Amino acid sequence: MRQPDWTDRFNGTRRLPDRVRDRLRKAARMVRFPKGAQVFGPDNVPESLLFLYDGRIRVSQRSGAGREIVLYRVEAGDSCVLTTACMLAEEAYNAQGIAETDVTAVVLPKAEFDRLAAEEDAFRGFVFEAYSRRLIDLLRVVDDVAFGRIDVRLAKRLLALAGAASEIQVTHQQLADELGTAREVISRVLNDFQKRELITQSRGRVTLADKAALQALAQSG
Amino acid sequence: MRQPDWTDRFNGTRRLPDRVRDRLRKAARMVRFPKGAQVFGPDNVPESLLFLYDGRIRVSQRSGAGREIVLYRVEAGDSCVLTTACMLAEEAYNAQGIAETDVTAVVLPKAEFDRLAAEEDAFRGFVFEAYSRRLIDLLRVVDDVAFGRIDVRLAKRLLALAGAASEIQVTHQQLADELGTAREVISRVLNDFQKRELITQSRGRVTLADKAALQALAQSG
DNA sequence: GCTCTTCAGTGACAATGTCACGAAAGCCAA
DNA sequence: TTGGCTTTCGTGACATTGTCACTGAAGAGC
Repeated sequence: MRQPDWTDRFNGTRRLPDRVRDRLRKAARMVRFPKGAQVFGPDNVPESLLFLYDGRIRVSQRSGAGREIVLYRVEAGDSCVLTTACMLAEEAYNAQGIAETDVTAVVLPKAEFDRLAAEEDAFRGFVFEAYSRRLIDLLRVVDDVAFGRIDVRLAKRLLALAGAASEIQVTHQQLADELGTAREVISRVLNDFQKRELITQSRGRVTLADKAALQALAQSG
Repeated sequence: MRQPDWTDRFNGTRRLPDRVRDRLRKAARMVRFPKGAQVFGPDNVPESLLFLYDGRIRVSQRSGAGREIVLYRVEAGDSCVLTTACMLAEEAYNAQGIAETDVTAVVLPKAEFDRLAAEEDAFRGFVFEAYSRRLIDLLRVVDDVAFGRIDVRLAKRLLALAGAASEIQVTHQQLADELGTAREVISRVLNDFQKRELITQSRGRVTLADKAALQALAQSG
């Protein structure tokens, strides 16, 4: 299959002059990851910049004891700046990116990235903005984990995961890994939600029965 | 008093050509904050980039319920990138920066910042590195808050605050605000530390009596 | 000395996390 | 179909951490 023009996909490249875009298309390389693959991680630090052309990447942090918490998700059209940050971290960081769908990404060699950041205001702004967005995302995570109630956080996350749908294919363990808590805690809260008729459950599936009430609960924190 | 050359102070500016440094000295403005002043905050978003010439800034996040957690500290020679991130945040963020000592900072107008980031590789690298360091700092905070035990976190923080000294002037409430927990929790843990002869306390002061043991405890998380 | 403010201690309880199980649901092969 | 097998979920007991409502103690200023 012929590759469409990826430089159309990103705010940082779309408005660049044609000659620059031509150069980029030559310098960059497209990579694919199947759903579930690890895009980056502690023993898999990419040496280049990653731009997500299609799909979604879930970035999470793992604890020593096997617990996990989702930091944010990278959507198509966004860049994955965390890997660049981690390149200069001496101490072992333990964040990883998992392809949540089949993923197509653009790998831009560091030299070309530097050149682009120097020459093109639009591109540089795009990268700064990407960094900023991640910082804000992490502020939100800190706020939630340090000060948020678990039922409120879970309600929020269920609504976010469902989007327009009202049913989610997810296990209690996966929800625990979203919020950085233990499966038992999720089970308890979900059972409480069920008693209050906010949701119904079956194995590996949660159905949001009363989104309005969940929304109200989510706001309350 | 005559101002020394601030462009000597930062990795991003030290190695720039003299003509650029001259220009910067003209464009930038020095500001001072007394100890305890709020350098930035929710209703005090600076429109410019801040470079910390001298002193130390404590950046913390506040919850609705009056709790607080320290995210990281900005030391002299570093830039304060969080404010730039927050400029483009629509939703109200609630991070603030407090001058922990008397502070002298350099304010670089956005136009000059952009120009410098475009023209000077060293400066651009410095800024990217600053962003990256903050991302890493926040990863560490998330890890601690989500997965760390409170006694381990407190031992770590006591050692960090003490530095080479063995006595800290700090109230239980201030320690609680460091870790994002409640004063009562700090009181309990400190009393436990005291029973185990790791510290001694008096009003507003903690003395580290057995740093080695505290270090061992801090490692164990 | 006395008063006032700030700081710390405490017990009861609530929320969350940990541990050790066992039961139930779906999968698959005999 | 039946009987394992793996994954997912339920549960009770307990540990840790957070909340609330107090009380008392330490230091500052008079």
